[in-house]
Amino acid sequence: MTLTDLRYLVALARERHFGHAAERCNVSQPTLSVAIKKLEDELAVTLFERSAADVKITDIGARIVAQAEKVLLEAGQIKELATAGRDPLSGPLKLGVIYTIGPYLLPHLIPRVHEAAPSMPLLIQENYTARLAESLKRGDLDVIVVALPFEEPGIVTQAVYDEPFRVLMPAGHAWEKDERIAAARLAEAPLLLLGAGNCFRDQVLEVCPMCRSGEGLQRTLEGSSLETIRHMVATGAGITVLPSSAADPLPGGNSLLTVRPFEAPEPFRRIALAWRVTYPRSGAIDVIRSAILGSPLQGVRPVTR
Amino acid sequence: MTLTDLRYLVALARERHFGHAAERCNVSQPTLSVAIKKLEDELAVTLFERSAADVKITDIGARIVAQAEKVLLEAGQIKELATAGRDPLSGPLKLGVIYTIGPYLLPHLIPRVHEAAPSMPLLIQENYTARLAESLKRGDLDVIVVALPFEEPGIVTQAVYDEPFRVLMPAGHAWEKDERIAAARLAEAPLLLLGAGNCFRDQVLEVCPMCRSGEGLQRTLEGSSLETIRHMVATGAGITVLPSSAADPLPGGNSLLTVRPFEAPEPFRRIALAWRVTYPRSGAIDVIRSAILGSPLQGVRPVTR
DNA sequence: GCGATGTATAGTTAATCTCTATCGCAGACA
DNA sequence: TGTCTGCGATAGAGATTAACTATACATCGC
Repeated sequence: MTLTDLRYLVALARERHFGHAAERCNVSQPTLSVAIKKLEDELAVTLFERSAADVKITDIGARIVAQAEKVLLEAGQIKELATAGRDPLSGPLKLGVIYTIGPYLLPHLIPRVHEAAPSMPLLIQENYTARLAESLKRGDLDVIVVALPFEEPGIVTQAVYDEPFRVLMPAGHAWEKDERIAAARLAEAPLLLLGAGNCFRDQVLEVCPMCRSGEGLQRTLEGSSLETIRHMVATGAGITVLPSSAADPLPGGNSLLTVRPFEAPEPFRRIALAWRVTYPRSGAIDVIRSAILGSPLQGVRPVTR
Repeated sequence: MTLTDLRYLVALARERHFGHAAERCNVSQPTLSVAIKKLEDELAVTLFERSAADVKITDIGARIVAQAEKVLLEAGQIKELATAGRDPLSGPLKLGVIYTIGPYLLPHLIPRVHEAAPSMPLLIQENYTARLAESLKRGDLDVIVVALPFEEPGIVTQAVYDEPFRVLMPAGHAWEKDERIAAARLAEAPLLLLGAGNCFRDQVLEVCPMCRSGEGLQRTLEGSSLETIRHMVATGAGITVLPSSAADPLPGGNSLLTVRPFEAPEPFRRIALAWRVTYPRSGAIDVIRSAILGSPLQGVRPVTR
């Protein structure tokens, strides 16, 4: 029993004539004859009474034809589903973003994605890189926004933008007089850092290797966020390093804080999209990338690959 | 897209492993691989993300698999319907009976059929032979009970029983003294006859050709029935001829009427079943035949063919 | 009976399905 | 870093099935 057989069956039930039904199915009359006979043999019931005068459907035949129509209808739905699902911009996209990007990127990203792909709702999760990577590999996420380096088997990445780091200090801080700050000086100040697991913490420590070892002045704030740290800096608890997208939007709006760039070579992080090599909705990824690049993130430089 | 493809699809969605899914489907892994690929090409969507680690179903894939399961379920119903419909004794049987048999046969027939085939309800129609024949050929009836001769293209008949004719007269009638009545004498009496269209009318007239021609004493009662005529005979309106099944049950119960057989050669009618050559439920017909022969019809002789 | 109509069958060709064998890729492990 | 292993994809051969054309067969109407 194949779907083709069922189509023949339904056609014959409608036409009550092998020749006409065959024509409607674009096959020859013997083809249809044989198919119906095969079906009857397989089901071990007589579906039609054939006579010279006409073709009559049996009671059981009528019931089976009705069921066959249902099957064909449901089968047709598969094609409809496929057509609807063919558009990579239709259907929800599961997006993951690291904690140190989300709050600054998402407010810009979301309306842009919604405009570019109205029928692609975003299901967003913020988390640490490691957690995002896990979810991505498991299939719980489709695309993630992370900082490079990011190497995972089966995962491809595409750099989107570079983002310079800034020094954030309370207004009136001694360094305020300097246009730019040398990275090495971070070791001299009470540096507020995110907790372990945040890749940004590691990147900051990489900028200032002195800070890492021994008993520096830095304080690690577990369970904190860049925003919390920023508030703490404003109260004079210390200084910190922020990515430009988190640091730059505020001056003019916050008289308690001062932002300074680093001396060259300016430290920065490279933000990238990552997805499974096998992920088929590349169009959706393109939309995300464009939306990110279209977002007014302070100080970032697009990476043209 | 075939039902087999859908089975492969569903198996793979369950197993998430081409090899295992193939095994479950009793095919080789390449067979399943190719089938899935073919489906994906045909639907122009990616149903699964394959990687070395595992097989992930895409969102659209999951929706299509759900639909495929629905299709397979409905397709399975076809087999169930066929199995249920395979029994010729299941499902209603449309039975036609001529007017001059119905009232005497059906009260016996129905309980017997119900006993022999409890899940075969009878849909019964009483009518003239011509009308029954028409319905039978159209498919509105499955089997009819008629008197022979009955020749119709595409229709086969099977004689069931012979039924002798009786003369019915009012009690105290002059012929009451005779043990048997000669057919020719019918022309001498006021003979009450059914209206045109009743085959029994013609059969009676055949018994007594004298009655047919000219201005006899017979009276045709259009729109009447054997029962009506019997009542009329009881009131002395005339005599009549009845089939034995209609005439014999009453003596002892009706002191107003007298029944006499004919002289040899005793006239009779041959009752038969008729159905379309193509009608597939021969088992149902056998049940009807047996039920008729098992019915206590007065004076009838089974026809063993 | 004979022709017309309509379905079934025969025989052939073509498509398709399925198989075995093998490739190629990616992750795991030493 | 090289090798091993598991797994899906691919290639080519063989078998099955589906379709066609031609024709046989059955039935009914004339």
